[in-house]
Amino acid sequence: MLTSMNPTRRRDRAATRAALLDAARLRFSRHGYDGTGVREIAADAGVDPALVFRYFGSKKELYARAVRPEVPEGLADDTGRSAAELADTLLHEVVLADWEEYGGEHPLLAMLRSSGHADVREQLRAQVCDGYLRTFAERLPEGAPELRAEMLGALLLGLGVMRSVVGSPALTAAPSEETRALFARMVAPLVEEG
Amino acid sequence: MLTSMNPTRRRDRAATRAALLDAARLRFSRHGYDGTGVREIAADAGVDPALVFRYFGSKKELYARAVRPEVPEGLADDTGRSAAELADTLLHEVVLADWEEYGGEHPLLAMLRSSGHADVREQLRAQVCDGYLRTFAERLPEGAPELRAEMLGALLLGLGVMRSVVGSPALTAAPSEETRALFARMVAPLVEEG
DNA sequence: AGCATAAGTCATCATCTGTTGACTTGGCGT
DNA sequence: ACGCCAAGTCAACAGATGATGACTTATGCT
Repeated sequence: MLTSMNPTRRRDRAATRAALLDAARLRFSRHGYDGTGVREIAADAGVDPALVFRYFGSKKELYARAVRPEVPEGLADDTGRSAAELADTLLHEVVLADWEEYGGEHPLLAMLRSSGHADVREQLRAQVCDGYLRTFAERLPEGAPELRAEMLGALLLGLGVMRSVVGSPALTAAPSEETRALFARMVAPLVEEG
Repeated sequence: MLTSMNPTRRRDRAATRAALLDAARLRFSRHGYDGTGVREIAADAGVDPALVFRYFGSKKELYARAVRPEVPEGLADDTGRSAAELADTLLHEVVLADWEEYGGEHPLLAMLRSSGHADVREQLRAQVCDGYLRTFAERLPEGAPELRAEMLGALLLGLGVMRSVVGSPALTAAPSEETRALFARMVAPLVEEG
């Protein structure tokens, strides 16, 4: 029997680290890197601020560990699907999904708030281009596949921004069938020949 | 004869204010509100930091005066043009134009870096929805014009983000004819009936 | 020339920032 | 029961932050 897995868990390294990471992820996402203080994160996690440096060394390192946009693995190897199907998957992944750990928006969108820092911009570029768009570009017919892939990326990112940052009424209220249909018709020119 | 309109102009209220505004606009755009210090702005303007508060009262007020996204007046009254033509104009305005005063990107994109603040988000929403997209929505056929307009907004914002923040290679390098053509084909489903 | 006033300077404030190191406390193995 | 080591606490640091007010200096008018 475990000695004490009690309600007020005390002195649990892993749990404390996790609480810190969760709180950091949320605050960094909502308020950006510069708008977030170490003491605020620690307070949210119910933990002493000094532990941030005990466990992560610096605020910067904590940011790097907390907000890590992970490219879904379902993309790279799933060779059976067409470019159009893939775009629809990405629409759900990037725009429609909730991502509550990141304050309700996709990590890549949250990172825009910290894009004053070159590190963050570089990570953004790598994730978007090498992560998400590469596999899409490979399924495209000849004729500037990179440009087409990047325009899909633009549409996805833009929809996310409109929904979670700008808060435009129609897109925020109705992320339903009509949006999906219009999206599909806009993507169509990208996957066609020509 | 004006007493002294000399090379090293000194003690010129209007010029100092303007220098401060210019420097603030650039730094706020590049590094966001929280990433920018009053002393840095003043240093860029070659001016004492205390003058920021003399002339603007607070950092917040300076931000408000410096970065004010202005909806181009050419949009509202220009009734002769089709929705498609209007979209093309917006492409140039928002995505392709240089906006060197704002660090090379459209003010609305620069504001994303400060979107952790509710004031900024609200200004973004107002500018995008009430400013840019309204006149576009009015030129649309029936059938959810707001949603269609917002999807155009998404594409525009997304293209801007891809170019100036993410820095995706194809879009950054070649903002030329091919981009314009693909854009037009993506916008087509938005302006059509059905 | 001299004066009044606006424009610019300076030192300084209180607070907040990330970060550190020395201290205390709790839990586990013996 | 005891002692060890990891986990957590605390006070304090140096520097940056936004902001203030008293001071100085230039400029334009008479």
